[in-house]
Amino acid sequence: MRERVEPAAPLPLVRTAAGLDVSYDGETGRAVAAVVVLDLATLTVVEAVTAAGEVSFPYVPGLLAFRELPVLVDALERLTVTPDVLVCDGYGMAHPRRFGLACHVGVLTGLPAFGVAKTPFTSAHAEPGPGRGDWSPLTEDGEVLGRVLRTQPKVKPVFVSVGHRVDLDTATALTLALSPRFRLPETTRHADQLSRRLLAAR
DNA sequence: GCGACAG
DNA sequence: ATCTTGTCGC
Repeated sequence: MRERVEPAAPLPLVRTAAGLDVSYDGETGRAVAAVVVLDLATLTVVEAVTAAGEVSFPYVPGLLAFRELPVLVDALERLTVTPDVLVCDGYGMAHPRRFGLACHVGVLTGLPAFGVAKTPFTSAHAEPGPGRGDWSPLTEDGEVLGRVLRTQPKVKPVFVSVGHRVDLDTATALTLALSPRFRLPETTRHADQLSRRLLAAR
C-alpha cells in the first residue's frame, strides 16, 4: 500500500509575499511608496503600509534603486509583520551591473527578494511560448540572469530576476502563483494601486 | 563614437 | 513614472 501523496503544496515555506511600488508627482516632486503583504494561499491582504517623501534622485536607467530606495525603506520600516519574500517592481540581477533594485532591497532588509519588470532592459531574450508558465532565458554576456515569463496565455510576458536569497525557479513559481488572473503579480498590483491612490489623495 | 536603457 | 475614458474583444 502506498502513502498518500499530497497535491503539490507550492512553496510551503513561503506563506506571505510583499509587493513594493513607488508613485511620483512630477510637479511637486512628491513620492509615495507602498508595501502590501499578501497571504500567498488566498492572495488576501495581510498588511499594507505607505510612506511619502521628496524625490531625491533623478531617473537614470541602471540607477533606479537610488531613486526609489529612500521612500521604499521608510515604508518597509512601518511593517509590523515580516513578509517571507519581497516582490519588487523592476530588475534584480538582470541588470548591467548585476545589481538592480531587487538586490538593493534584499540586501538592505536581509529578506528574500526578486524583481518582476514589465519591460525589457539590457538583457537579451527570445520570445517565450504562448502559454501561461512558458518562459525563455534572459541573458547577458552568455550568462543567464533571469527569465522572460508568460503569466497569462498570449499576453505580453514579464521579466523575472533574482534579487536576494531566492533562486530563479522559486522566483518564477512565486510569480506565477501571484498572477492567477492578470499579467502582473497581485502583490505589485496592490502596491501600485495603493501608492497611486495615496499620491492622488493630496 | 553612437544608440539603448527598469520606473 | 506620467498624460488618460471609453471601448474593442473574448
